[in-house]
Amino acid sequence: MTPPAQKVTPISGFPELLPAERLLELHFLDTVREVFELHGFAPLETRAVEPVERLLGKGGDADKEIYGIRRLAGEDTGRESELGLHFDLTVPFARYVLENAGKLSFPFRRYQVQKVWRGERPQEGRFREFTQADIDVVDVGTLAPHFEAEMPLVIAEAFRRLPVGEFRIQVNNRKVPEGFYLGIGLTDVAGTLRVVDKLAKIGPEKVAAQLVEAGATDEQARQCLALAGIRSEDLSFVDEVRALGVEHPVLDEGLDALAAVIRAGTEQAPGTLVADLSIARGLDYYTGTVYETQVVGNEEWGSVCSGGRYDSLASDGRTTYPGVGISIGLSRLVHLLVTKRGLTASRSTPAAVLVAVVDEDTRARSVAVAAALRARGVPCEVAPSAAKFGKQIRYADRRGIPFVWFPGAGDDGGDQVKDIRSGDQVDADAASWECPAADLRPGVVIPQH
RNA sequence: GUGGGCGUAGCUCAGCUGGUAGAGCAUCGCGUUGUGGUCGCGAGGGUCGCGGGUUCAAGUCCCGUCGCUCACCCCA
Repeated sequence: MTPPAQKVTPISGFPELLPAERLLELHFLDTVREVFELHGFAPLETRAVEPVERLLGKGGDADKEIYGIRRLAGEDTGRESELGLHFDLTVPFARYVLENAGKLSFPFRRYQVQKVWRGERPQEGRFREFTQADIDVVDVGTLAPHFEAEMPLVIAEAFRRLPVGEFRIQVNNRKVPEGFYLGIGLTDVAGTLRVVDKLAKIGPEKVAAQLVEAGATDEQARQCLALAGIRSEDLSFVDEVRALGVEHPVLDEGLDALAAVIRAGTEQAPGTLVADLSIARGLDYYTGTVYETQVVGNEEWGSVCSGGRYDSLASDGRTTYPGVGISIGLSRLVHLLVTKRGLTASRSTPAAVLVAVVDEDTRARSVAVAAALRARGVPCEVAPSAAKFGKQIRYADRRGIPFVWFPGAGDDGGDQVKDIRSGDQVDADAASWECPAADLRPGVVIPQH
């Protein structure tokens, strides 16, 4: 019996890709993973769920975005669900470190690529289920500041290998605005940061108005805006902040730390790191350096990679494990590159060769050819039916498979292989044929405009 | 969570003041009895999101509901 027709609809915020898009995403994943491993980050995966209380209070407003889970058939105890899906990879990692501290060697560096879930309202490039690619370093008691410079530089290396175009990693240190605000007499640091953070979106006038509304004086609001307006690719931001004439020990601390990160950037990857004193975002647990990454020319996409330093996320009460990490929003990045820049994979299947079938009686010969090709690392598939060759070629064409193999097509009864893009067809032997390296795996197609 | 927009073929959409549902693209077939892409001809495919109401008659008007989407919030 055919079941009654039922409407299937996508679920908002839970994107699913077509094969070509997924191949593109896998290319990104492979590249990112390779770079992470080149830098010695150990692979790690944590469970999808954490006790809700461990998730709560870690991400500010993220609290209300946590998905709780329970068994549908479980007894209704009337209690709140005890498990929730993680909303990032840092909080679970911190827990993992505590749990396995005795078995890990510090400083411990790991990478982690997993789905995360946030119950926010979906929008272009904002999902409820998405993949993050995260690197972190944690140490016991204290964490050397040079790691704060290393994180964004690893990301920069990964991005340079990917077709993301020009990008900018913006760096700030929360102690800078914190010390600055305290220095001018504003005690609501978090609230002030939140308002100032909207600067790029709502403009200086509205930010000033909201600051005053929140209790700041006109002069304090003006000072906040002056600080937030400072950005530089070199160390000149330090003097610019000093010129504002505000004194506070926390401010000094922040400026020193930020200067160290920017200095490392100018030395190792000129042009990729920018000190931007308006950057304040990140989850609540960040205590110092924070990062955000924008694709140049598409700043409206928001950050595609961010993170920061956290000093007390992992603590068992006696020992704390400070860390610093940064996370690529892979789903957002790939989705935006696909929909806004037309990026795609060169084909919708890994197969580089379609082995034609002359007739069903000789399918075994085609299967043998495929086996020989696979043995030498050439991804291929055998035609599904012994249809007319025109149809078999079209089968390959529709999928972007570049080569069609014709068993027994040669004058001497040997095989031939056809490059269906050029139409060239030549004698070939499955035991020795060399697939052009560029065609072996699906590539990335970047439309020119 | 708050507010706006939109739900018609696989996709993008048209469908006026209510009158028995259309196009392009895609798919499949044939032209082309074993080498694709072009072209020509043809075919299949729709409970008009769902439920209720008004009406002789609803894709069209009204109410509700669900979904998608955009913005706010927040964030990758």
